[in-house]
Amino acid sequence: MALSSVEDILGKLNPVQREAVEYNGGPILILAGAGSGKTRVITHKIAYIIATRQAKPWEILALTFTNKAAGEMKERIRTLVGKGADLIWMGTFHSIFARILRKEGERIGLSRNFTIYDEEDQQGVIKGVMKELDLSAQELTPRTVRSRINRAKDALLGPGAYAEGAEDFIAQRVAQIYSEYEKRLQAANALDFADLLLKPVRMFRSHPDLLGVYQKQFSAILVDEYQDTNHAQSVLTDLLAARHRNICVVGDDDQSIYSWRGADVGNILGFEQNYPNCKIFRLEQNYRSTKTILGAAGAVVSHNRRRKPKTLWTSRGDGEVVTLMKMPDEREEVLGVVRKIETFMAEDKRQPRDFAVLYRTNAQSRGLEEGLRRAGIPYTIVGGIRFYERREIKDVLAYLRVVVNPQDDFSLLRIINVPPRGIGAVTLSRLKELARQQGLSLFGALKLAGEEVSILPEKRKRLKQLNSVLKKYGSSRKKVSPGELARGLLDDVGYWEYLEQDSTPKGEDRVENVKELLRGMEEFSTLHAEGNLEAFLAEVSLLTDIDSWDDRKNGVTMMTLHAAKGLEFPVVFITGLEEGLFPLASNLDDPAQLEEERRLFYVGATRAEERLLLSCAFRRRRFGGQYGIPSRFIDEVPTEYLETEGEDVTWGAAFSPEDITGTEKTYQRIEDEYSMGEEGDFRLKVGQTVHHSRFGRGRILGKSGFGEMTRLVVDFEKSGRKRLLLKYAHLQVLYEDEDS
DNA sequence: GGTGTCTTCTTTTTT
DNA sequence: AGAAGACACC
Repeated sequence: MALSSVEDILGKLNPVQREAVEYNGGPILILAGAGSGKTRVITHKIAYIIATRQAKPWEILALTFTNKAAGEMKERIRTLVGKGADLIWMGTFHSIFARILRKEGERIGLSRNFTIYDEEDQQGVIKGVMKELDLSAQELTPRTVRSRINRAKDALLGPGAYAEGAEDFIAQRVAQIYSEYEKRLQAANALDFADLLLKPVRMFRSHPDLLGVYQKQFSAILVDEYQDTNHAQSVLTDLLAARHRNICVVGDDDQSIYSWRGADVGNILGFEQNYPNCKIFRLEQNYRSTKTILGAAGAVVSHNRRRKPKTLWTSRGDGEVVTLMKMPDEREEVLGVVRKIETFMAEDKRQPRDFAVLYRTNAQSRGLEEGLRRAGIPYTIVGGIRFYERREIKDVLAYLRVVVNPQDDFSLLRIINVPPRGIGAVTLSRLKELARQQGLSLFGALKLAGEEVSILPEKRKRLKQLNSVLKKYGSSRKKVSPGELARGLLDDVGYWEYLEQDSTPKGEDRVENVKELLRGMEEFSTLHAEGNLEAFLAEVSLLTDIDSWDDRKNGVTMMTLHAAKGLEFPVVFITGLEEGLFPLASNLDDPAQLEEERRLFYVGATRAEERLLLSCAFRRRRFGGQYGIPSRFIDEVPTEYLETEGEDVTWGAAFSPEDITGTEKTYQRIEDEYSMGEEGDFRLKVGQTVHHSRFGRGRILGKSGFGEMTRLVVDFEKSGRKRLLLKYAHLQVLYEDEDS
């Protein structure tokens, strides 16, 4: 391959892009609007740095948010500078710092074979802690605890610091759980995602000599999607850049959509203050979309108050208007999308791969999937239930984790009775007790279980068997390939027979999935010569669904708006544009969150190159049936860009009496359900007759709380008294129909 | 200790 | 609507 000259590298850039690539005078902030050639600038900048010998490839640190983005960038750099590209430190924040931790973590008491817990594992540990500490999960779910802990970690707060700032009761409890959670992770030699960032910060701060080594090495640091960095990430890059001060961050505050995960737009907005001598480049020419699409997207996002004003422009033509499809219900919405796809394929010679159908929540993919399948249009779904999150896959991975890291109690717990070997709660508690007494991990206790008198002889035998299998593979793991090892292990424990017991399609899927996993492991070994089991597990736990999305496959792509960031398609549908769904109900009250929803719309709309279609349904079945009001974002699209198909539908007092089950008297449903919010509350007075989809008709006896947390006591005619949370009850107010 | 049924709870987005 | 947990029965 002929390598590019410096002029080749610069030649394909517009003046601003070129300036940004050539600039070599310290910190750089590149504000890159959607479709402005951001990736091109980063890749060309890196190529330029290498070609002009500002730095060696291995002195460059380039951080992204998905493996896919990193892989694609590496590929593009390779075409510019050749194989040197492979030596660049390029990857996601999490994978790069996991790698550094594996190498250096012993300094902070971390052994190389640590396990990475995903959020499900994390939540499992938290659940266990909460059970043991007997902190009721009523107003404090493991889920909220998890997110609080993660948020704390993202902000670099350990359990101690968090406890100090814990003012209210809930936070104090979280602090307690957090502290115990940390102990367990440490004992299990495990790290969660947030630890992969927090631990390196700690390590670098406590070992300046080590920090010095990396500071010296990374003479050029580049960060993609800087608007999505959290505090820990910005601290990390600041630490590493402190010596050379050669840091280049790229991002777009309008595309900040991960604040719920701890991302802080303040990082990009405050970069100038943080690096006062920084040079700012603005990429405002969009190469992707038509004027219409850009105008529509820009008009919507301009409703946000907290943003840097900017004007994206394009030399492209107006193109087609944005189409809005107003549909009576979600079924019709799906049919509408399908019909459009068929029309465009027939008339405009579009391929299935030209289309993306975007939605706010994964749950919406079901209906769409069904519609496309019926129409015989090939498709791929990105996201949803991810491969590595399937139960059977996690089971197998748990076995492998224990083999690699015997201290991993949580994983051992997962598989100790899978397949069933007669180990129930009693035996388990004896085993745990044994571990506690001896100060051992669960695996340590398992070794002794064969001689433990408090455990039933029969169980002892089974535990002994399990122990010997795990031991066998633990000692052979360095000699055989990951795939081979897994195959043997699964044979030995009888996992296949266990899966095959279930002969339903679902069970067959499971077998297929595990086979697929084994294939993946074998492929991994051929790809990475040094690919041992540790490496495989490490990689697998940091994989996301978008990473495995194959854009060469010719199918319609379905995914959430979040997953679509960074991608582009000729035709884009944004579906489910209804108040409460997009923007999502829980983000409706908080202006900051609402602005984030709006940015999400902006991100979705700017994925489109030629055509953008919006759709909303006036009735959407979100269990029980809720009615849709078109999203405010639709109103924010200037009418000159918009062409509407379909009509407004008012569902209301149009239900026939038969719709209400088991009532001998005729009642009429009123326009809406009073599932949440204040507006409906006034009708929900004590004494009011209401209808519940399951319990039928009843009378309100009592009411407490307010807003979403309103609790009701209802006396149902058929099923008696029930306590209900208004938020979930979906009650309908019944009025006596005078005419009957 | 396993299995089946009933009840309760959950619905955001994901490295 | 569907999953996970609780509970009861085997």
